[in-house]
Amino acid sequence: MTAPHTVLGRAVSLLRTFSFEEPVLTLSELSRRTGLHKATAHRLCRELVEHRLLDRVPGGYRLSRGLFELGMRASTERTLTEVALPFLQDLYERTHETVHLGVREGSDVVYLLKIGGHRQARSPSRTGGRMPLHATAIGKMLLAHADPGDVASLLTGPLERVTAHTVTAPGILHRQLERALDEGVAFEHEESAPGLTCVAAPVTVGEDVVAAVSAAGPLGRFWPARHAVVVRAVAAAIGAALARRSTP
Amino acid sequence: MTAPHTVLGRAVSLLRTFSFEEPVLTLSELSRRTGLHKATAHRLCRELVEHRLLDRVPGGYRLSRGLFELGMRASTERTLTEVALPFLQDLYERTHETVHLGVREGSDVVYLLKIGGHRQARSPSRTGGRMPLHATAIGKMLLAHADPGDVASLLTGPLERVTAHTVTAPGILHRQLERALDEGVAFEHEESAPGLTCVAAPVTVGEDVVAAVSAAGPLGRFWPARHAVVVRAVAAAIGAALARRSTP
DNA sequence: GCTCGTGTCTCGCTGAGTGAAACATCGGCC
DNA sequence: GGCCGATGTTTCACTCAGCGAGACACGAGC
Repeated sequence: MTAPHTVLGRAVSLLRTFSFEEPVLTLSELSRRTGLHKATAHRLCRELVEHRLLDRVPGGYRLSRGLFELGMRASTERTLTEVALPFLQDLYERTHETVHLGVREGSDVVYLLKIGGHRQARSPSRTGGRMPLHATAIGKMLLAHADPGDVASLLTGPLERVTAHTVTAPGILHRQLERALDEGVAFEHEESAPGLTCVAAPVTVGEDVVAAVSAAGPLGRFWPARHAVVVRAVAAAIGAALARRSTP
Repeated sequence: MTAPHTVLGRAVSLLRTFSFEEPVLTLSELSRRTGLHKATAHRLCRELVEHRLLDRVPGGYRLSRGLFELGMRASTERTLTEVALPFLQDLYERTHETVHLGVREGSDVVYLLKIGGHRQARSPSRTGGRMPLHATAIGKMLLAHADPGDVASLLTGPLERVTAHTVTAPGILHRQLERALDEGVAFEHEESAPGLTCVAAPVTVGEDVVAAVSAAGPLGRFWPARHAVVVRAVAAAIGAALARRSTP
């Protein structure tokens, strides 16, 4: 990572160095990855701890609960999440599989919500996490409704291969998107995680697709096509509820 | 708010000015509340937008999705949340009422998770939000297991009255805590919100109470005592699952 | 018209913040 | 034991990032 020449930038790049996979990082590690001088990283970390954005723990530093609280105050999609939750609960009760709510951010899905029960399949998605659009059902659904120009420029760039089954051929992907647009649901078969299948439907408010909903489960037990109708209905219901709320 | 004399501190106090109730703030409002000079606030906000911690929106600024993503990476309680979620789903399915998972932070509960369906009661709790310990069922349960010294010092200070029914008399509260310790559940009757009742049980790992679970519903429909057994069982199951995970 | 509140920009001054360097620990390893 | 490389911590003189007074532009509302 290239270190910016402003305090704020440095602090943010420190915070951004942490990830789901590496929640705890040592000072030297932080200094190395951000390119900051050890003394600088030390001073900044100490101050971030003071402000309760970082925690000092035995193995180094980690993002703190204060940051979690701050992040949850981000209103961007909070009304969306709050309106959608009851419907996602319904979806969960009907399927007892993992249920997602996601929005588009550039070439990624950002998951606003992920709920699941005891039998949930191993999947790389997490609330607040990201996945490439083209590798997930939700992503394809969002992409299908995206601006054609955006789609074109995304498909020309190289598409990351997440698993052996990830669709990286622009032609195939393009056909899948058209079909998704047609059917109102998108599918995914082991394209983001081995053994995982998924079906997604769009949440629309007026003309705009603001998010997408999905149900995911393990290959063998879970047959995406069988749940297409439910997922589509739930997504539609969320859209209706949102429209009702925004224009009372 | 008193403005600190460090860039980082100023930035953090800007971010902390936003709340659930006021998700969008104008620049002047921010400058006024933080005590920062308008020019300073402006510069900092611009930079925060650049780093995707703030969004520029028609009415002013608001916390952005980037901050949400960052906050969700905070690992502090993520394993707790992830382990607990399936059990909380069970609890929801059995009660179809609002379900909480909370931890203690000073004299507050911080809600790590709140799930609910269509019929959920109006309640001030939110995922990532706070409530005074003494005004909520979860809070009382956590307080009952807290260090006696902590409890004493909390009870001597003035106890905020959230609703007309909030217990602010140290004597009564103390008796409630003893009873909660005895029964393994704590109750709340319109003490955090009018018309809302709640029952909570502690999540214990070994000797430590790491969190508490609750089910809440509207007065009249929801009888906390009837759900005491379920809530206690769910909380115990979460504790067992956590213990299993931490010592494999 | 005037006025009040808002967001934006410039620019000279200064102290917050930098980073080299030295120091303190802690292991691991022969 | 002594050597080594890694980590975390502190000091200190230099300098540039950041500050804030002030000026400007815009829009809304009597």
